[in-house]
Order: sequence, then C-alpha cells, then structure tokens
Amino acid sequence: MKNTDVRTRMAPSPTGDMHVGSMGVLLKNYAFAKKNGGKFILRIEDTDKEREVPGAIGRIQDIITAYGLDWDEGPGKGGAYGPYIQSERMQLYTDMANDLIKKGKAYYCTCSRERLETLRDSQRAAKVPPKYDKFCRDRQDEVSREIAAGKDYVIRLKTPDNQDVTFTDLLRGKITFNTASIDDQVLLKSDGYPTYHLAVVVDDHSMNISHIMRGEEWISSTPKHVLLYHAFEWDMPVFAHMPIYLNPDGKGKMSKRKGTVSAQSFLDRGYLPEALLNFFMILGWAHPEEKEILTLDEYIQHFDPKDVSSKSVVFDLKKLDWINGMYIRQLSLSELETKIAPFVPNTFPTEMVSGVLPLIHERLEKLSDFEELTTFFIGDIEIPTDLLLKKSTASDVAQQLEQTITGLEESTDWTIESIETVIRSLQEKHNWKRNQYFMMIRVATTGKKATPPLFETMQLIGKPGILERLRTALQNCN
RNA sequence: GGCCCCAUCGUCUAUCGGUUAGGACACCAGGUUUUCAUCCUGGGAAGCGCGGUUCGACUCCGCGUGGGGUCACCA
Repeated sequence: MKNTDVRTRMAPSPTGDMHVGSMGVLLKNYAFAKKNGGKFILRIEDTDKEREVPGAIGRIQDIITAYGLDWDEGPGKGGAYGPYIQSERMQLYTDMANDLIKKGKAYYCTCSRERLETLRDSQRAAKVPPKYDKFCRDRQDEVSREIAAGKDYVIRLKTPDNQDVTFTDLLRGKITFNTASIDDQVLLKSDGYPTYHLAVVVDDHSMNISHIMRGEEWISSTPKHVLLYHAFEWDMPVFAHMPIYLNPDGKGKMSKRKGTVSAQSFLDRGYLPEALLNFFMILGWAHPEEKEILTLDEYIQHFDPKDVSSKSVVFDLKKLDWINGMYIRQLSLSELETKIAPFVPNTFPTEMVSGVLPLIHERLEKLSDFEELTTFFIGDIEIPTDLLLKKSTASDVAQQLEQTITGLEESTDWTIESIETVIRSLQEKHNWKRNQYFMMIRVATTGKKATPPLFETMQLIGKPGILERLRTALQNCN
C-alpha cells in the first residue's frame, strides 16, 4: 500500500458532547493521516434515533475545530466517498444486509424484545453468558410467513459455530476469539437502521479506510466485524486499539459519574486546546527523546500507532495542569489577554486586565485561575488581623501603618518606583524587620499573604484604594 | 461470572537478554526572591508472585494474582 493510501477516520455518534477520550483517539487518527500524506475522515454514526441529541453533529464539528484540528472529508467538507452521515446512507446498509441474506450469511429474526429479555434473564440466573439462542435461525420459512403477516423483524449475522476468529491488532499482535462467545449479532434493526456493527464495516470498506484506530473498548466487538469482512469477502483494514483513559483515581474508564468528561468541559475549565492535545500525545506514547512538550507538527512527524502503549492509562490531571501552565507561560501577553477574556468576571474592570496580566502570568495554571488570583485588586477586602499582627505587636504595627500612610500621602507620584522608595526608606529609617514589615503591608493592602510583587500590586490597586486599606488595617490594630 | 486485553517509581514512560533500571509529573529538601509563583540544585520512590528457557532475565514462555474492557434491535 502506498503511503498516500492511508485513510483514517473518526466516527462519533451524535448522542451528546464528545468525550475527551474520543478527542485523544481523534488526534491519533489525524496525526497518522497527516504523517503519511493521507486523509482523515469524519463520519457521523447516527443510527440510533432514540439516543440522538439535536444539534450534536454541529457541536462535534465545533469542538474539533476548537481544538485546532480538522478533517479532510466529512460533514461540511464533502469528499468522494460521501455522504458522511450514516442516516443518509440507508440504502447501502439495506442492500448489504440483503446481500448477506442471499449469501446465507445472515437470517431474519422475529423474536420480540420481550422474549429476548426473558431469555437473557434466565441465562443470567443460570449464570451462563447472555446470548441469543438462535431460535429463528432454523425456522426461516415460518419467520418469512410472520414477516409477510406484518411482524417486526431484524436481520442477524449467522455466526459460525465453534470457530476461531483471529485478527491482528497493531499494538498487541494476534488476538483470537472463539465464535462460541460471539452472539448472532443484529445487523439491521427493526426500524430499518443498521446497527453499529454493520454500519462501520460497510462504511469503513466503502470509504476505503486503511487503518481503524479506535478505543480499546472495541476489541471485543472486533471479531464480529472480522466475521462480516469474511462474509462480504472484503479485505480487512489494519486494526489498532488505543488505550482508554482511566479516571484520575485509577479506577475504571473515565466516565461522567466521576466528573465532567466532555472535550468541551476541559476548555470551559481553563485548559488550552494546545495543552490538552499535548497531554493526549504523551499519554500512552513517548517521543523518541522523551520530549514532553511538543508541537502538533513534531508529534505528526514522530507518531506511529504501533508505538502506543497497549495498557490503559490514568488521566493524570496534575500532569495536565503542569502542561497547561507551560503553555500559558509561553503565551505572549496579548495572546493571553485574548484567551483569558472569557474567564474574566464581569465585575472585573476591563481596563485593568492588561495591567494585571503581567503580574499573574506565571502564576496561572489554568485560565480559570484568573478570578482567584485577582479578587483583591478590586472592591472591598477582608484583612485578617491575626496575619497582620503575626510577627509583631499591635502598637508597633499601628505605628508602621501610620508612618506608611503619611509617607504615601506625601508622595506626589504613584509609580512602582515611588512606592518602593517610600516603603524602603521607611523600613531603613526605623530599622524595621524587613520581612515582617513587607508582609504586614502585603496583608494590609491585599488581605493575602501570597500575592504578586508588592509594589507592582500596590501601584495597580491605586493610591486611594491603598490608603483606604491601610487605614482600615490601622483600625484593626486597635 | 464467560470471553478478551494488560502488568517498570503514586502517575505517564525509557529499556527492546548483559544498565548503578533513565526521564517527566507529583512529593520532599535547599538556592534565588519582600510573599507566592517562575527558575535552578538535590533527594526519596519501581521491575506483582512462583516456576521455567538461558552463561545471564524487567525484557522470552507457562501458571497464579491483580487491574481494565466487554457481554443490547447503544455506539
């Protein structure tokens, strides 16, 4: 196969917002296609009409774009293998299902959902794996009459008895299942829609997909697909099952039960798309030199699905935070200002933002940290007396405050330098303990013991605000 | 429970039969600094167990154990 024949795809279903795990898999598909000069296809698998969420297709496209990625063929882009939305390809699935019937590889089934349910219940009670009992498989004449009489039916795959099905996973090597553990999978549902299993195989083949990179949770349904490829007598694509993301506590697949998991939610929480992508890159895969901060281009250059770890990986938020901080620090102040805008509270004066950013830039781990790091710049603050007096007595602190207020009042300028001059000379003149005095002023003017550099902060807060806070602090001493 | 996958520091990884088992995050300590952060330096921290194969196993094989996935007319 020529490199240019590499065609990868991501096939989300519009049942809600895209999961971070899906974005991680999407990135790998994207990168591998780019690396080989191939095509990355976006296909929408909307074959479950009950679970479909209106607007989800648009949101899927938007989130991919928001992460800075795109697709070569798919909704909104077109392509030679369209349409790329499965509900617009219905005829194809029906034809293929019928083809299988003709070949004797599939059969009609009129079992009711109720019958199937009671069957499963009794199997579970008997502690045997729940599976269809192939009731209709050998009574096709009867089934045909029932269908003619208007009964609902599905088309099932005629899974061979007790036969090994083997396929090669790019990361794991040969994987074998016995058909004894494989159900007579429904291919065409009673509402006429194909199931996932029929639709993926038909589409991956008809869209000429060369590499199927998907989550590890699909391994156990891969033999069903292999059976279908055999039944259709089609060539098989390369399968590569990617590690799934485990909850930060290491227990189980990342799920909504343990926090928000949509790709969008991470953007909402103040993570940069580039940082998220970087995190996905090094989760389960390592750069040849173990470089951990890398650009999309560097990733594309080095990424190979066969080098990906075959074990599930914990979604380590601490590492993500670190990466995000790195990316934020790499931003220019104007870029930061643009990106952080959605996280600036309405109550924060817009004109102050550009002044505050240089002071908090390297303190930001997430864009959403803005609020926490800047509350004391505006409005009324709480001045904890215990912190104020921590390393001195009330009378000494009162004296320091009085002198500082006078000194600042008399100063005609309000620059970082002028403030520093006043405070430093006061400290030297009275021989005050520098750490105590500086910290006391910090607490008096911000209410906090951890802030950006003191004089810059004071300058930004402004003379009236600082004097007011110092006077309030003075009152607290009495 | 059946079937399948997986197994190196707490986490993500390097190693691809011969290494003092390396790096990163996190953690701890120190330095720089008016605090915090950044930055710099240092430290603790790992081959799941038992058998084989081999001159030699983290590396190959088997079993056990543990973790994960999956068992729908959902994807």
